[in-house]
Amino acid sequence: IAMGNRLIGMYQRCGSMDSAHEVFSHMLERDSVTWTEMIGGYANGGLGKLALDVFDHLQQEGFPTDRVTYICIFTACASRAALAKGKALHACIAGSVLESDVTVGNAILNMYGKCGNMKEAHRFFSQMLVLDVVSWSSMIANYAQHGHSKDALQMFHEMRRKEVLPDRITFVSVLCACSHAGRVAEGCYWFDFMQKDLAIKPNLDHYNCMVDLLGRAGMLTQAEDMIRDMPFEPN
RNA sequence: UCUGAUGACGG
Repeated sequence: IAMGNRLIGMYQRCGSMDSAHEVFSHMLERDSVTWTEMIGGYANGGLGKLALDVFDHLQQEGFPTDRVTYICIFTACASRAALAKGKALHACIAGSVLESDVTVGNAILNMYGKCGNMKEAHRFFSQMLVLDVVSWSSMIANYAQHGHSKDALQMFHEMRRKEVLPDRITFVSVLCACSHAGRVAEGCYWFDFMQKDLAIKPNLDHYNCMVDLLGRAGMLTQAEDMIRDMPFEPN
């Protein structure tokens, strides 16, 4: 089983979904990892519909699932903005120990956010018992993505109050939110802060956010300087 | 002693 599972993963990473499926179909024994490999491979390969179909089959036949299976199907729902399906699947595990796992919770949170239901995302977020940097970053990113820059920044300030350490991915969303909200000084402050106080080296994405922040605010000279001074080949 | 997993920007 371990060999088959590994082969499936290898073919999927190479983009050979057919070969992965061929290995799967020839396996005499399968475990929850085998099924999750198939679902995860489809979900991450932009084939969310297939991922959900395989999961339906899994459930109908009573085949084994685990924590990772659920993360994968919520990811599939998120990528397809399949809110009704996501809600139904969430209802299946509501109140269970699975739902209270932070990685599953983060996948559910992200599903509601990506489906555009920030009210439900926030409701779920508020009752999560464990929140990590991914939970906060997901909320910030989804608020920013849906044009609620102020909510995104408010979320970030709450994260700071709760003393959860933001990482480089959190800052991409924070800088983006500052850009869309026209908060140039605040964006510059956090760009500086992440380097000096958290020793996070800005990557190309951070610099691009700063160029966007300055350019959007009409500060074209400073935006150009930012492009010239960044330690990366501008893309 | 192995396999699958959750957060990201601009155009």
